[in-house]
Amino acid sequence: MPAQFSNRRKISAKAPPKLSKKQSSKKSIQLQPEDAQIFRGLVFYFLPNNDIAAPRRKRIEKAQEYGALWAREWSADVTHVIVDANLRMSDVEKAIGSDQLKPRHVIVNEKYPPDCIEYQVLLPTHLLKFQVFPGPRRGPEAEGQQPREKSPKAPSEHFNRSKIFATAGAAAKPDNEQEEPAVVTHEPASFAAVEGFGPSITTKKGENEDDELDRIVAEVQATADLPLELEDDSLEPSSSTTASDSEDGQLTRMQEKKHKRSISDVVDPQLGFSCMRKNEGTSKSKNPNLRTIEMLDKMAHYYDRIGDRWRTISYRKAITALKRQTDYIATREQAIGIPGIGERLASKVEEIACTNKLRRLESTVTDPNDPILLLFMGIYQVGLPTASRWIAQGHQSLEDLKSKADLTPNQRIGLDHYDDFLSRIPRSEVMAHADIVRRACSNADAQIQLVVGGSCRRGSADCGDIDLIITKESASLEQIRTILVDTVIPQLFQDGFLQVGLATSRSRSTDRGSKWHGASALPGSQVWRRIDLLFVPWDEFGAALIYFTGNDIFNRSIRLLASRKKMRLNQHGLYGDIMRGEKRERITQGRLLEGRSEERIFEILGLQTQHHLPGGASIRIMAYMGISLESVILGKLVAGAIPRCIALSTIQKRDVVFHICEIDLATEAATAAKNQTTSKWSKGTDQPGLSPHN
DNA sequence: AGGCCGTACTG
DNA sequence: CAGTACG
DNA sequence: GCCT
Repeated sequence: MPAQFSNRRKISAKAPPKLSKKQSSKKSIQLQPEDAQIFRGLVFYFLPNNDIAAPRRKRIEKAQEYGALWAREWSADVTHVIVDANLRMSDVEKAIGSDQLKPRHVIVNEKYPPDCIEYQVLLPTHLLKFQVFPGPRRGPEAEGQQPREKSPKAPSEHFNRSKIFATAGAAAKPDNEQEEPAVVTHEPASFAAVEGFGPSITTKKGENEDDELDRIVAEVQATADLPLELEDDSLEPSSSTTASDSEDGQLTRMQEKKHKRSISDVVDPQLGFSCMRKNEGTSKSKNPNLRTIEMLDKMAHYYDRIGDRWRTISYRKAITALKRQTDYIATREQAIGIPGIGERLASKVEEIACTNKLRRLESTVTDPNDPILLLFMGIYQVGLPTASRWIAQGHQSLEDLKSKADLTPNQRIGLDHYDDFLSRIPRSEVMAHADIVRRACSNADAQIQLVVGGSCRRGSADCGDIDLIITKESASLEQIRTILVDTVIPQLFQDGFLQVGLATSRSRSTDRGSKWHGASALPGSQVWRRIDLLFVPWDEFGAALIYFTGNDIFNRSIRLLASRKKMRLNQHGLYGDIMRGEKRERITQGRLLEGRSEERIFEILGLQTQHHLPGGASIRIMAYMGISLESVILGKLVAGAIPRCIALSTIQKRDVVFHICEIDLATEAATAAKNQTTSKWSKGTDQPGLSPHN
């Protein structure tokens, strides 16, 4: 301490005495309490290094209040160079001299001190938001110098939306990259072939987007075992091979990606650039925003358990959006460009990125009943009202509930298997359950088809439950249900596979039952898994696939989109000619437009087109979301992203369907509401299916 | 200011 | 009907 | 919470 102090004095002494005096007398800096002096021991050199301009003077004073020392002249003691926003690295070098600038000097922009003060902590200096940009002028030109994934986002404010996907390609293939696998060819011409990609692709094409899309498309081609998947989607029966298969593939590709990325991550000290993403994990590459996502997820759970439905949804939307980002989102500006993230969430994202904490979250844990509420709501068939009621009745633990509370039969089962039902199911086990059911189905009727849905179909490595779609060509619901309920399910019980039925449409309308929820366990396992069967008439297969593939956020979005287009989408089909009243309440049932073809439904909604790639391959693009980017990359799926629109693709690789969705469905919905008759959409389609009133 | 998916099962 | 659930 |  004393040493540092003398250090300061020394610097002061170096400064012209007058100024020194001036500083102490005239300014009379009001030092903050010691423990608030986050800058203590630091020596700031501002650029320009004067306090003539009022804003800068303000910043300097503020920094001093928090313990920083202002070096009036350049000195060896300077620790931080605080650069005005309008200056570039070239200006810094000019002003200070390249020979004087040492790697130990921290060069940050003017936002650094106030941000540190706000969060009351010394923030990491390498964050993007604090960077001083290279090059004489703002703009994309600066790009030539930098690995491409850094530069485009740095200078511009509105880079984000369109880049979401592109970054996947960019990360995989930086410009200065030579060790790209030979298979991936950069083929500029390819883009033309997918022109129809998204509706508005031509509208607002940023300067970089062409090549980014090129890159992506090139990768698709290159990685393409594409042709084989194009045949028929979804009814892919054999899932047996896959689990480990796909994971291996994923691993491999991720390693490649990581390796490449490390090249572009190299810090260029001279330019004060360091890549923000220290995706070090070496083991598995995770979403760079994982930490942020975790925190927001906790917030979502918090709002869920206090019954704030809409906030919960907003947080979950934001999480879904963040999961698709390949870049670390560290700043408000970055975050706010993402659909579904507004000002308030953007601030939280930034706070998490900077401080690794969320103050709002910490302030939520105060209610003593909160952990209990959380505990109770973890029980299958227990929501907020029931959990609250139990707490009000004085129950404090699961044991209390078991012995004293009034439980429905299903709730008791949920209680007895509390841990089972909350634990994640490895993908391989999901497949194992599916295989057992599939086999039983085949024994009953060889023509039955079974598709694994849910997060598994979206490519997740583990799932919360097992979702199985069961159908049969040309069959009605009654036929399928009969086979299952009368034959397959009893057999599976007898086999000891099924453990219990939870929601089986038994008591009510014996008629229209379409789902069977229950629990199953693999032979030799004590762990019960939640398993959901969906009985689907052949004519509704496509709609059911969309529904059961999800995720829920996506389903709500696409259904909202449909409603804006005077249509209605549910698990049975897509209907047109819907009339709605006051609050969008439905007045007419509408007429069925499509139910059997998943693809056709997307098409009618304007969310899907077919694209022909150079070389004769083609890919189908569908709108889905909730797919992890890793899945996408390993699945060789790709999409181009366009502002306010999406394009997305699904391709069935092995038995996994990979989907991507970059469309901002909400925005599309709004647009749709305006020009319902315009078919700006179906650029790549001949049958827009748009006009709801044919 | 006001909407924010559409449905199935249980009691 | 409310509650819970499904994606 | 976000969006119109």
